[in-house]
Amino acid sequence: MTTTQPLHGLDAFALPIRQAVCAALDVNLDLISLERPRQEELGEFALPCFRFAKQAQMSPPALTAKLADELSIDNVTCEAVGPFLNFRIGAKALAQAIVTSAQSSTYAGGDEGLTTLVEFSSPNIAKPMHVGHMRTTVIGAALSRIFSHLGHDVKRINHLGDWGSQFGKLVAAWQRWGSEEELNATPIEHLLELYVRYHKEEKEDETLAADSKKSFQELESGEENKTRATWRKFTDISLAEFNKVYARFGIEFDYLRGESWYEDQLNDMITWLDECGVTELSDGATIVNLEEQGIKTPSLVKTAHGTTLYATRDLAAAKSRWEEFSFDQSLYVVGAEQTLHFQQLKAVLSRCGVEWEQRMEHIPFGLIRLTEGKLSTREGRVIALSDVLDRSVELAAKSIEEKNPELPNKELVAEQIGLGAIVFHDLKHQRQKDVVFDWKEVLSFEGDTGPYLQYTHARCCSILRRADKDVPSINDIDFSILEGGRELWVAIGRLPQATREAAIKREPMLIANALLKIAAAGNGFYRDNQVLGTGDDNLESARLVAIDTLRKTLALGMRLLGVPAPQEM
RNA sequence: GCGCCCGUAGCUCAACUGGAUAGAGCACCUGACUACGGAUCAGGAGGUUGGGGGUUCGAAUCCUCCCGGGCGCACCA
Repeated sequence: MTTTQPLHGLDAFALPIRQAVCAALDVNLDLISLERPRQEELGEFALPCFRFAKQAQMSPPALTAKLADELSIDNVTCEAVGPFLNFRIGAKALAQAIVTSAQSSTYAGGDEGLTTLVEFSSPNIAKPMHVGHMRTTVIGAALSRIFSHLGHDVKRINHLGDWGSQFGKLVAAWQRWGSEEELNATPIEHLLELYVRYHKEEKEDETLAADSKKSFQELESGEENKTRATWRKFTDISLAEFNKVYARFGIEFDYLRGESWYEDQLNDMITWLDECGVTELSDGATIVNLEEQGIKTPSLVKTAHGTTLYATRDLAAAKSRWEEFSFDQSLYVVGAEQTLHFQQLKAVLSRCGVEWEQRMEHIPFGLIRLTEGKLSTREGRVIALSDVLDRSVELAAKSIEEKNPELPNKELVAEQIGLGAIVFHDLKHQRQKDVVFDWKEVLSFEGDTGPYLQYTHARCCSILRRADKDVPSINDIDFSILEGGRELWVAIGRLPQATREAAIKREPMLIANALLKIAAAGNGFYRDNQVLGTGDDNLESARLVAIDTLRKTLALGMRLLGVPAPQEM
């Protein structure tokens, strides 16, 4: 993936350094990858020289000493420390380059121009969204924004779970025990209650299983019958509930397409699989054997009684998306427990000989567990997502009453802080790892949290608000005044790389970490550098620009993650 | 049983994917001119990176074997 984008932040210094080393050593530029020194005091970049030393048949320290002596790079000094070569950027050049770069609205962005599909959230109709849906929703939305900032044409797809035999159960349950009254009062709760009851009684009463199977067959028949009308009603009710949650998270989808959207492509899918010659019958069911692909479990595409399955619908969806979008990458932000499913999906397509299967990628994440055990809708071990949001917002409101009771727009800000805390908490962990849901930790507003970033941002806004003048142009300030802010400039300067890596590794946490560093450095900066009331106009001008740069960078990063940035809190 | 993921300070997590003395936050101690906002800042204490073996200049990271936890493994999604 090559880009022609201008170099942002510290990248503007990294390239000349690498080129200089490249010229001195006569090795491929790609082999020279700069690292971060162990300690900040050592400089901004480090290059371990073990490999190059071997090649040059010198001892590492001898080589670094020689290089340190020979290299001459504008605004960069170079020091040999044993086998490491450390580079330090001149204070004024650093401040000037980073501030100028970070003032741009396209900071840390790009023009990669790829078409990227992101499927995420995908809750099941007729069930409440619980904390288990939070990760896919929050991670998927963040990845979408990150790719978008890097210049991708992003298609956000909500693959609603609105099809399948479970809806046979639900409709059958509704026909037996449904209450119009309760449905109006507490729609999702009532539907869930029906589903759970059916699931339970099905084990004892065989007629129930037959009924639900029949209902699903009616649903899949394609006819406009009563079953379908009921299903549609449930879908509409559920969507209205989901949209409330998405609105709070500030998330919009480009395509709200449930599994049912691919309904009329399912038969074609089976036909296509037949034509590709990959299907076979096994115990009456239609399967695709994947043993040659190293997967022991075959993919089941049609049951013995003729209905389709999850795999059938995902295959149809994948093919349909390829035909519609010709995507460069198609990402599925779905829990790690479905790893096998996506391996099968890709393996089936691979057996069919399609090249684009390689552009599909499962982005797994660890599941959320409760201290009491796994989340389970059926067993009643759930925490509704809206409950988590409400409690967080409530706590934020309480905090505002204690700290800043005069704050205007208290409700709105409480919502922003409450949501920000939850979103950031989710995104600051590595995707893959399971997280144990702990109220105390999720609702924490101190330390490395969303509110910490929000607080830092608000304080910047506060300083800018209190200033007598607008933020000066970067052309009118003396950058030598900002030389003391090295830590801050370095932290801000690393955001572009963090963003790029977040995209490559599909790991928003890297941005979360970079933001925490920026906020920490920012707090140090305005502690040590009085902005207002010094009586020195040049000083004030330069520092106002510094604060404004900090504010903008935080706002940018928070926007990418989906953490709101109120001006006051 | 087979496959995938995980194991780092009391707790929750980092460590630039093989680099320098393993870093943060919470909790616990000590401090911060009536504060450009204390949701903050400065400092202290806290580690045999689950265990053994191997690979090499160098391992939390790679290989291997154990131990512990999680998730999957054909008519659910």
